[in-house]
Amino acid sequence: MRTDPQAATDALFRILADPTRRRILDLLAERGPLNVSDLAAEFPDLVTSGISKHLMGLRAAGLVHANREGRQQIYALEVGAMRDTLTPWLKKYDRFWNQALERLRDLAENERRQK
Amino acid sequence: MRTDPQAATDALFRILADPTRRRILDLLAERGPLNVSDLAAEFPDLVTSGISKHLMGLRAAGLVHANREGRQQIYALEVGAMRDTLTPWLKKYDRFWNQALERLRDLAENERRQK
DNA sequence: AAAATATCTTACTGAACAGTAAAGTGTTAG
DNA sequence: CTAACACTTTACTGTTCAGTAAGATATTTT
Repeated sequence: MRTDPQAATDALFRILADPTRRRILDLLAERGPLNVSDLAAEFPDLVTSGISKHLMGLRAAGLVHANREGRQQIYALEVGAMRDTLTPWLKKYDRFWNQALERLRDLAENERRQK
Repeated sequence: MRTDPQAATDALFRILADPTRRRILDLLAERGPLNVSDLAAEFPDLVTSGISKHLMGLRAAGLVHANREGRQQIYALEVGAMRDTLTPWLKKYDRFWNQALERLRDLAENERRQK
């Protein structure tokens, strides 16, 4: 039962849309696995339960995973899902990644369009 | 006056969060420059002014540009802004792109953490 | 000049969602 | 055993935002 790639893309971009969630991913990338309190300490304007909720979202999207250690939960980055979804998505645009080629293509298209 | 990279990232992910806008980008990538009516025809459930509003958003984010041609506006992909913002963002995670390396790192971190 | 066409703007509405407070669960320390 | 700690869940609230309808603007056709 593998999930629809369209649905996976929707879910991924939806979860990446929030700056706090992206910052959490950044922190886990920079500093390695962290518990909730350490993460929450990086967001003085937010309450801990808010961070927890974001972590639940990231977990549901498969972007992080947690290991209980005593009374703490150690969250770590899990980039597999991101890679699997983002790679094919980016591939659709890599033909355009080179701006020069894109401009040539646009010129050709406009040419053609003018009968 | 170049814009804050953090703000640029926020704006990009915000704009990419909507499935309709991503689909518009896809259509422009697959079929080349298109006018508003042709794009709108791909979204039978949406009204034309809705598509126009999405196009304004994409334009403001620098992801598309338009050339007037008579009474039509020909929209085309403009991936420069996306590349400039997405490349450094992805770079933060490419160290983790390889899942095997990630697992090793996690093991090491958990080891260290257990004093 | 008026009508038709193509697109954009504005004002509105409903739904999704981030953030909070408070209560709930699980684990360890006294 | 119970108090403290670490985190999660639930219910609520305000804001943001996609989608719509109606009107505005610009261009072309008749």
